[in-house]
Amino acid sequence: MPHTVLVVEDDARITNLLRLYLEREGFGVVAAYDGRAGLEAAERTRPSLVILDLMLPHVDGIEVCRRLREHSDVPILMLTARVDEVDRLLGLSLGADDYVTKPFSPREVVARVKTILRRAGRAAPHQVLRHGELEMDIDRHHVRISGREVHLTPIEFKLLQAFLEAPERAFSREQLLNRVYAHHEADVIDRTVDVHVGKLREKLGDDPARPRYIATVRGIGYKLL
Amino acid sequence: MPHTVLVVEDDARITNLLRLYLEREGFGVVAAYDGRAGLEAAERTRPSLVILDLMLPHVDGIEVCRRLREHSDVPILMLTARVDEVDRLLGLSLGADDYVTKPFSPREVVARVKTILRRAGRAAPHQVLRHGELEMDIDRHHVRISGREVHLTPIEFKLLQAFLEAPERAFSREQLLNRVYAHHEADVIDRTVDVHVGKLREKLGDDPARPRYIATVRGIGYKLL
DNA sequence: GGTGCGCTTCACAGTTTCTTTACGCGGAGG
DNA sequence: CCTCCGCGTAAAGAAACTGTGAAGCGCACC
Repeated sequence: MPHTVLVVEDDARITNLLRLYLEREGFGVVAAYDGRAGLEAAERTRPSLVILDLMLPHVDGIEVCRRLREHSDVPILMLTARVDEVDRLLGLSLGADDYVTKPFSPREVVARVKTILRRAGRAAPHQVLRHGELEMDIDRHHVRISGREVHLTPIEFKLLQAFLEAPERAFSREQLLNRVYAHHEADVIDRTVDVHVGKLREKLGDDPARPRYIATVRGIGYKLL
Repeated sequence: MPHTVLVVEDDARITNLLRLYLEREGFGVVAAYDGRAGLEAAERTRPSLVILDLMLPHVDGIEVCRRLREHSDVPILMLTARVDEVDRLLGLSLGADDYVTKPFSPREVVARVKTILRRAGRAAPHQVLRHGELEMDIDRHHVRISGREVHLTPIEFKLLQAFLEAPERAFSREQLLNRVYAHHEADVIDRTVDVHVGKLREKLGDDPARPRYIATVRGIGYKLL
């Protein structure tokens, strides 16, 4: 379960920019376009962190901050338009955890989000995928079968991850390639997948003729049983 | 245990003003009137926070900030005479936690001090991280292996800290860079991480081929075993 | 000005991993 | 029963990755 970040910001361009960068880093992103919606969203989605614009329609950021603090310790990262607004913020002892002044670089924001979450001691919890005897710990980059650790190459790891995230689902070779190579378009023959699946099966101790884990779907691709 | 604030400022009127307000709020206050004395006082009194004037005799604030950062993560609040110096500060990636421009209200400064301490206070002070034979005292910047102290450079220290805070977790080079350079993005080739990890391994007596501590996760990065 | 330390980049070599190719097998459909 | 197509996989060359020594640079300390 990855961290969810709530972005409360009325400028859709900024929201989209932040969404782009945050999602690339594995965060879930929820957006709200005014203070009222922001408070609702916070209540509903229980985000790990809130990025809050100071200037908002309906209910401004200061008010949102105060209300959030009434019921929650959720870390808050403030966005402010000008440096001298910071004074106002701090003077008010709002309890925001950090602030960034516009214009900001999205990478900086992402870095601060990470820092705050780490500081808050709520580092992203481990995601462990299980399926029968298979155990995959994404963070540790660690795979075990019946408790025995097996070493997978990066591609094998991603393949198995794809399968574990959707057991029973049949993936085409092309779908698997897209997963493995993220968004980069690599010109790779799709038979390459067969080779990697073969290696993976070998390491899992799987026999293609009588698969326990990865089954061939003839004419389509592969799936996890 | 009350917080101690070190005020490094050559104008005695300002120092006294800050002392008055800070002590009223229950802080202990130590004053130094130039950069050199400031560094000594920081070493001696281990303050919870440093308020640092940018313009100082002997050793200026920027230099003091840099030196403090070499051995400590103590929060730093900068005092600057003019707003446009702030840009310079930020551009220098000094690692100050906040800044206030003169003229300021002492109440504002106190508010910021509280905010910064609250922010930093989430990270447990005097925390000692242990892992096997490894011992790291964050505050003292001490690292020991089997009781033998080893000297680590700032970057090596932060790297090891990242590992110790999440043993077993595989970090990408980029993640490690983000940790080392906190908020500010430095454009550094990620292979640089390899070199630092190499040095760290050397100091830990670790053999990359048979690591006891830092293992390579091929295609990904590194992790602490 | 010299020296030492720390950071970064580069280059090279040793390994590991990836991709392609080629061949054999076997099921599906005629 | 035969053919065709898809699949499994061994082999080998290509590509990518990592460890490390060396060099350059900036900076603090003499």
